[in-house]
Amino acid sequence: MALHLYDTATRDVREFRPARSGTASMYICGATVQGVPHIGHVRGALNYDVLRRWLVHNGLDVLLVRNVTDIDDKIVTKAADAGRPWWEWAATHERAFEDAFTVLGCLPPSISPRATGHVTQMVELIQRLIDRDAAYVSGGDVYFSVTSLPDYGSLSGQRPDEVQQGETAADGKRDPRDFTLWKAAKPGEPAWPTPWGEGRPGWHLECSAMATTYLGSEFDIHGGGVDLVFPHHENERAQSHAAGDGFARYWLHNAWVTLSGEKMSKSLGNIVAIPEMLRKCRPVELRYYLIQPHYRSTIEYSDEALAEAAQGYRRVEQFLRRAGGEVRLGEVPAEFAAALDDDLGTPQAFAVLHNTVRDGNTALDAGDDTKALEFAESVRAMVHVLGLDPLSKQWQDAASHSGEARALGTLVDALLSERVQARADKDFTRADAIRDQLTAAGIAVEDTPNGPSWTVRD
RNA sequence: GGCGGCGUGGCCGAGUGGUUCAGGCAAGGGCCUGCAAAGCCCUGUACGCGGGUUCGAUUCCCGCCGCCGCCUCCA
Repeated sequence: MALHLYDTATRDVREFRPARSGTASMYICGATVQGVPHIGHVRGALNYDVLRRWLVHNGLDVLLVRNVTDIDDKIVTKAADAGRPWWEWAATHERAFEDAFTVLGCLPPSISPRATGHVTQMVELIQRLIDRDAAYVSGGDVYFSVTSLPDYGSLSGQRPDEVQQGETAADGKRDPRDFTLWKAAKPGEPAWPTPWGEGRPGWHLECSAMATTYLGSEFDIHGGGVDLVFPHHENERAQSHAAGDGFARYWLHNAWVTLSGEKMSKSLGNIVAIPEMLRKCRPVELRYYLIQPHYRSTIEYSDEALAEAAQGYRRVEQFLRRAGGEVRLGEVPAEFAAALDDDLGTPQAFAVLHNTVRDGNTALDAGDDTKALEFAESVRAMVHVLGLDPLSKQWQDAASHSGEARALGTLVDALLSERVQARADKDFTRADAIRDQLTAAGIAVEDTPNGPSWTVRD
């Protein structure tokens, strides 16, 4: 079965056929860098990272654009409140987002274009819209005329007559539903020169301009959170279609991470920021937690569920450790591929992963190392696609190569040697004392047929 | 008011018109172990409520209840 994806625009699961064979182009709405990232922000990025990895696994050359919206009302307002330059405020939070994406194992995008760097392209797009009578100048503002596009509202399922743009109904609008492409500058605000005067971009314009700049007038996948369906993506689509661009061919939207049943948002004060999360678990465990549920299902965050996920990941990790160090990347099972092909069915994919882990453990228990290795290679192929490969460079414990780690290893090994001797001598009191001592130090000891094994526990 | 989503066993979380319907975590029993740990095996008999369609519905239809989201910045 070929990859199928749920397309918001058509409201059904469609076979994914890239516009250009052998390639896939993705535009992901990244952050408006007005604050610190929380796990909801990161969830979306993770979902699209898995999709991207799956496309790559299937031999496609993927171009991934993840934008940074570094100019908008909130950035200007918040920076002013903090008494900092708007551009410093934006840059600071852009870095926080980048760090969060990186620490959770998102592959870097092909490019992370910033809105402020693409004013030229925005001006050009506005001009095309004006030329086609889809936009008009009013004072120093430029508005998009919603009535110029007959199927306006079709992406989000809104009826045009019911639609309201959140923006204040400015005086210059011909129709209250029209939205702003370009805002005239107010004194003291950041501004760029245009044929219509000094100003700054409206919210939706930058994505249309940047997507088509890098991916062409038509590209394959446009992704973002469900809240972006309307008005952001509806308006992006409108302005690009009105300009004559084919624009996105598949619209994907990921669901929320909620807290106590409510959407995480700064205004509710219920965000779980990334640095805070990483005190509770390892980054790879957070990644596991966030990508296991289906991307279109809401995740109701809880510490307990996160801990369960971490436990589940450790099971996989433990199996690969048991199977030995020389586990190559094998092939993913057909059921795993079928699961991901079915609208990125990660829950089913994880089920296949765990079934394979069990089969592998069973083989190990039976002493069939050859078979176990085959399962391990298959497991590794799956976790590789999911970005969860414990043997990958990303997740190799960085500290394991440090001087401290070597010193620790030497000491633990010495104690374990002593314990092996004690056990051989049937001095179990001594053997257990050593184990207790290590346990108290946060080191878990396991006896295996090949001798003792130890890991540092949280 | 317009549009949309959700309610599954102790918990998380899939899924399907029908004897055996994921997977994980936790729990109990067993195997293994000097004892553990890890691993493996077994056990739980669930689908918000009320109708309807059907030989049969958790799965389809209708109504209801509850929760949530978008329509205002938002991943």
